[in-house]
Amino acid sequence: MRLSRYFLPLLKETPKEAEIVSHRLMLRAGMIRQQAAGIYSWLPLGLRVLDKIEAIVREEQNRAGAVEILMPTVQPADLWVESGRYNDYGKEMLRITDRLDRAMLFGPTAEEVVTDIFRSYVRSYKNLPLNLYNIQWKFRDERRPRFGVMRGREFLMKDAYSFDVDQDRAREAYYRMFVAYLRTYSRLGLTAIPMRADSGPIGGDMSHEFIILASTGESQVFCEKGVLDLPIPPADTDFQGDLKPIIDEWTSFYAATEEKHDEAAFAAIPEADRVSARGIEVGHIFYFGTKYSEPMGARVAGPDGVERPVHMGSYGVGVSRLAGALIEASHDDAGIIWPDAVAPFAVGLVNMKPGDAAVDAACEDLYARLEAAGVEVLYDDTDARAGAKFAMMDLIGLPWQLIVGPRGLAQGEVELKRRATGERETMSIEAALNRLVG
RNA sequence: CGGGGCAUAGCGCAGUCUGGUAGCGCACCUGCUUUGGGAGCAGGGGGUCGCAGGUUCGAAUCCUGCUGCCCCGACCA
Repeated sequence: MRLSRYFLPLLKETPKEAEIVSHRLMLRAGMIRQQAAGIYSWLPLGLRVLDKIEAIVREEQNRAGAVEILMPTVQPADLWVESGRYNDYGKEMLRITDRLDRAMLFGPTAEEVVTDIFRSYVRSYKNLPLNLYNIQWKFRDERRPRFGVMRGREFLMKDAYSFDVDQDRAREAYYRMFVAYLRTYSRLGLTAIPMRADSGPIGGDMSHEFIILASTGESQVFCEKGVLDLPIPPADTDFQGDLKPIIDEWTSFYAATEEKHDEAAFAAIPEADRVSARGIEVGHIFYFGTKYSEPMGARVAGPDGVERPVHMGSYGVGVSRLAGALIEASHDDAGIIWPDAVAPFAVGLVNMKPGDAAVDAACEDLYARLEAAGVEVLYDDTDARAGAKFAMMDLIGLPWQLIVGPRGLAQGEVELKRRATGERETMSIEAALNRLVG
C-alpha cells in the first residue's frame, strides 16, 4: 500500500478523552474513531489488525474442531424469555422493538440462539460432540464504557458453544478450548495465563479466565513463576486425544485474580517464585451443564434411547479488546510495537527523498518485489520530512522499517530497522530482501 | 448506578470571574527556502462558542433546563 493513496489519519496531539495508553495510541495512529461512548468505527489500520487477530482466533478454533457459523446481531426476545434470562439481564441488554412492536434485542451473547439452532437439528448422541462458534459484534450497554476498545459497549467477540452427551464428554470439550486458547494467545505474541474463575451468573463449575500480563492492566493478578514458562501445546496437538495432562500441568500452578486471591496459598509459594502483576482479561471459558438446554428443550437421545438435556459450555475471546490489549502489552514512548503476527503491515518502506530518481527507482523495485513475495508493505512515498516519517513509522509500530535514502544508496545500501529493539543495520538491497522475505 | 469534571475551528487550548464585533498552537491551502528524527518565512481558508429557553440595548461570558463525553468507585469479552 502506498501511503499517498492510503487513509491513515494520524493525530499529533492526543484527544483529551483518551486516558490509557492503548486508547491514546489507537487514536493517534488512526486505527479507530469514536462515534459514541463505547462505540467505534475501525479505520483501515485498525481494521487490518482486527482482521489478523480474528484470523488467528479462527484458525485455532478450527484446529480444535470447532465449526464456524454466523449468528445475527439482532435476536428475538422470545428465546430469552424461554431461557429465563430476558428479565434477569437488566439494563445491559439493549432492547429494541421492530415496526410491528415485536420485542427484539441486540445480542450481548448467543447462548439462546445457538441452543435454538442445536435443538432444531440435533437429536442423537451420534452427532456429538459438536462445537459451534461465531465471530460477531455484540452489544452490552455497560454502565460505564471506558478505555477505548478495551471496554466498549459494542465489541467483537468470538463465542463458541460446545454440546456433549454428558459431563465427562463436556469436560473433554472444555479441555479442547483450553488448549486452543493457550495456542491462540501465544500466536498473538501474548503471555496469557489461565486463572480459575467464578462461573458467575452464567452458572456451572468449570471456569477459567485467560489473563495477559501488561503493566497497565486493569486488575491485579498473582501467579507462580513456573506458569509463565510452561510450553505451549504444539500445532500438531491431537485434539481427539487425551488433553488432560496438559490441563493438569497448567492448573497445577497457583494463578488467581485479585478477587480469587488466596493470600495464604500464595504465601506458601517460595518468595522467588511469586509473581504479582497487572493483568487484562482476554478470554473466559465456562462449562454450564444444562442451564440452557433444560429450559429450552435441547435434548439428545443416548445409546439407551433415553433423551437427556445436552451438556453445554461457552468460550469467549474478546477480539476487539485484544487489539487494545496487544498495545497495552507492547508499546514504548514512541508508539506501538506490533508483534509480527498481528502487525497491520510487516514492513514500512521509507523513501527518504521522493523525486530523486535513484531513490524512487530503488523504492519502487523493493516495493514490487516485497509485494510479489507476499510481504505486506506500507510504502511511504510522501514528501514529508525525514523526522516526520520516522516518527510516524515508530508510532504505527510496524515490525520493520526499510529506509532508503540517497546517502546509503550511493553505496548500494539501505537501512533496516527493527521497531521492537530499535536496532538499525545497513546492508545491501539483496540482503534486506532476503531478511524480509525469509 | 453513586461521586467528580469537561463541552469554543479537524486536534490541543485561551477567552467566561468583571457582558461590548471570537483568538493562539498544530493540522489544512498557496508561494519561496529547507530536506536522515515531527522545518522556517510570508500569505490564506475554516467556528450558528453542545442544544433550548430566559435576563439585557448587547450573551461564548449571567440565569434555568436539557444533552453529550471523560475520570474515580461497585460489574464485565
